[in-house]
Amino acid sequence: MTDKYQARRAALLEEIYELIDKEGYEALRVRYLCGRLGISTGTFYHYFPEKYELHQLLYRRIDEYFQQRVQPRFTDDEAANLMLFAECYGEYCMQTGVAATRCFMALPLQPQGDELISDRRPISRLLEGILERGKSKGQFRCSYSTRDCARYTMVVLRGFCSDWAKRDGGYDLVEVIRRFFPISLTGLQG
Amino acid sequence: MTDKYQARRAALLEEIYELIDKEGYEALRVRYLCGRLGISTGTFYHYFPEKYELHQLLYRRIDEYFQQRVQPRFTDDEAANLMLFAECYGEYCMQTGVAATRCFMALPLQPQGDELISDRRPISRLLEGILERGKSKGQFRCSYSTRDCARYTMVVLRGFCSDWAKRDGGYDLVEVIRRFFPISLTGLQG
Amino acid sequence: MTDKYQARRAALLEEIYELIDKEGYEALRVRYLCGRLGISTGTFYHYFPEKYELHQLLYRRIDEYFQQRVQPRFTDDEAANLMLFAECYGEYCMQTGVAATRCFMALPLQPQGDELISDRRPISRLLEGILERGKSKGQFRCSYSTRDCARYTMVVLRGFCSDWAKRDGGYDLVEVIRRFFPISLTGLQG
Amino acid sequence: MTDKYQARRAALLEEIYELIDKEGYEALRVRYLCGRLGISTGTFYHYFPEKYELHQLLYRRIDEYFQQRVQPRFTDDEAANLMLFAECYGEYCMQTGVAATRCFMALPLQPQGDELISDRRPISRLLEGILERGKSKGQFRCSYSTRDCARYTMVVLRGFCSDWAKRDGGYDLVEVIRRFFPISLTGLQG
DNA sequence: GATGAATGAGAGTTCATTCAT
DNA sequence: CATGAATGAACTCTCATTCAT
Repeated sequence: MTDKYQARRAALLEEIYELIDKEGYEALRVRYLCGRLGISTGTFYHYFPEKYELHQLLYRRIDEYFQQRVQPRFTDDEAANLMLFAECYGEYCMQTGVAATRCFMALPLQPQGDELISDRRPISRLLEGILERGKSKGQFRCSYSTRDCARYTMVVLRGFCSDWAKRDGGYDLVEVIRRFFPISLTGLQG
Repeated sequence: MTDKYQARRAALLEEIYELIDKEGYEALRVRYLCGRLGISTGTFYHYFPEKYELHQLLYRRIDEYFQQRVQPRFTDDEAANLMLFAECYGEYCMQTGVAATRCFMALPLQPQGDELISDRRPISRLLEGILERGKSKGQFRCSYSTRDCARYTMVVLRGFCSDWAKRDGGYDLVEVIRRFFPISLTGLQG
Repeated sequence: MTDKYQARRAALLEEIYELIDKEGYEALRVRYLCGRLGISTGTFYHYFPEKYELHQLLYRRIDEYFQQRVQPRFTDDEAANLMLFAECYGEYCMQTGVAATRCFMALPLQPQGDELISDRRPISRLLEGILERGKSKGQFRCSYSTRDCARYTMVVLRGFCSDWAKRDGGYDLVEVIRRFFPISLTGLQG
Repeated sequence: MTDKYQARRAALLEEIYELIDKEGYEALRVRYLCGRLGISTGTFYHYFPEKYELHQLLYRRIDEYFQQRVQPRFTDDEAANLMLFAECYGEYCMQTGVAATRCFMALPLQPQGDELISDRRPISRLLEGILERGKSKGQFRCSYSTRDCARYTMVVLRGFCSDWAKRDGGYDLVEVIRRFFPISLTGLQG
């Protein structure tokens, strides 16, 4: 049954995320992973035909997180929404763990050049929505286009998260974002 | 003779930097490297006991670059100096190449937990100097401490460079920094 | 019920032959096979306890083909019969496909050393019948025994078919046999 | 030194041929091979970057054998030369062993479609030379072109050798060729 | 100083087969 | 009868590093 398959896959994935968190993606060897999961390599490949699939899923997950958990909390104040967006981005990284953050912040692009980091991903469109509405409400008055502002925001946020991962998660990322992201916010508000 | 040894090592290093630039650190196999260098693996290990040493040297290099090439160009205008700092950081990445940038922006932390990314590295002290003087000259009026401002600046700059590397160097990084860094500069000036 | 079992097995076999034809025996993975057949691996193993069984059946099939399709077309002219035999052998290979031909021409001997390539197989007895009658009718006057002539004929025919398979079926095998087998026929007629 | 490398490679190759003979090419696993050779897998790959190379070499070897050992024994009698050619082909197979013969008679073509079984290989040109001269001397009067005759001859010889390998080398191949090849010779002489 | 042959653990992945449901 | 999740030994090949020459 496909449902059963999907359920088992999802269950394994949860455990796998924890292990990626502890060990990192590249360092996580399939054999070791299977040992920790208590399954055979054959079973692993039954559910994840390629190791790389694990990596891809990290990207999809943040999209889901933002669509399901963050978006509903948006209000009419777009500056506040942007701040929430930033905080949640950090929160997600902290929940995901250092190693996984490192991996999905930093891993070289995949050969196929797929759309994983594309600006067209749901999370990017969410961000553009905030900025768009903010502009029309007069909350953001900087001269850059919505697209440019979104990209700048993502660049800065990824900068924060990378730093946090580089320093092995040795501080409270959300707090740092809450403290320093306003510098960027000021710039965006013009 | 130690001098001869050091000279040879430095000469090899120059060539190695170019290769890391082209191929990236991880993808650069020792055997291939030796082939391109026209030396045997034995000789390579004579000068660089571990491959990882090459990686460490990438960090030291940017310090030298900033001390020797950038600092002399500083003027009395600290905001201009900060802008120059940001542009040169991007310039350095573009010269260093995509793969090497990716590597030294993004690579997982060093096992030994050394001081490579430390805030005490020369490049950080250079940046703090700009901000320190800027504050006393009244050019930067934001409420954050010098250390905090420096760190925020580095976070943003690494964000820019990571993005560039993630997108395979598909645009002019210096131009993008020149265009968007002012958003952050505005925030820092308060 | 055994009859139902046999019927299903035969039906599956027909489809399997086509797939072996397209993909070859070795390259045909059980999982893929099952996918194409629309059955589960469990079901496959219910009907064919070992994959190797498929391979064995390829040999039995040519015997059936010659007994049911070729023999009825024999006439009184044994030289013509021999030519027909040769052409049909090629025709069978072309119908069976390159990969399957390769496989049943060339595959290493079966572990169990069974009688699959034995001179006692029906197809060999058919050939010997032609030569026997041809000798008594004075059509074949060469000095070799019937058994020897039959064996020589099979060697040559397998040579043709192997070559065709080696060249990936890049030419009309029947035409080539029709053109070149007479060289051998001449030798056999003495 | 390249000479040393080539010498070692050749020495290993000799041992490898014996093992291919015993075990066959496909069944000969690299690990097992290394175990028998007393070398590490790394060393194996140092000398033979791909396993497939072993297979390629089997083809080159027969070319060398014919050029160095057989050609010098040719005389003015081209029918005798053709007979010698056939016998030596069998002799080579017997020396090479059953499994290796099976392998190089029968293995499916390599993906790259290289020239291993090409009619342009030295051994083919040798054979064509015999037939060419035989024609001009009036020894071969059949109506087929030289190219066609050569190809027919190879088809027949490969038929003999395949049969021998299929029957696990259970008889004297050279003797069988000596006895039955004349049937084909008759056909070629027209 | 310089060489490069040798190492070997370890990588990701495959696939015929089993068996509880 | 039928399923398909589970198995795990086995596969080819990689590559940083060592060390006798």
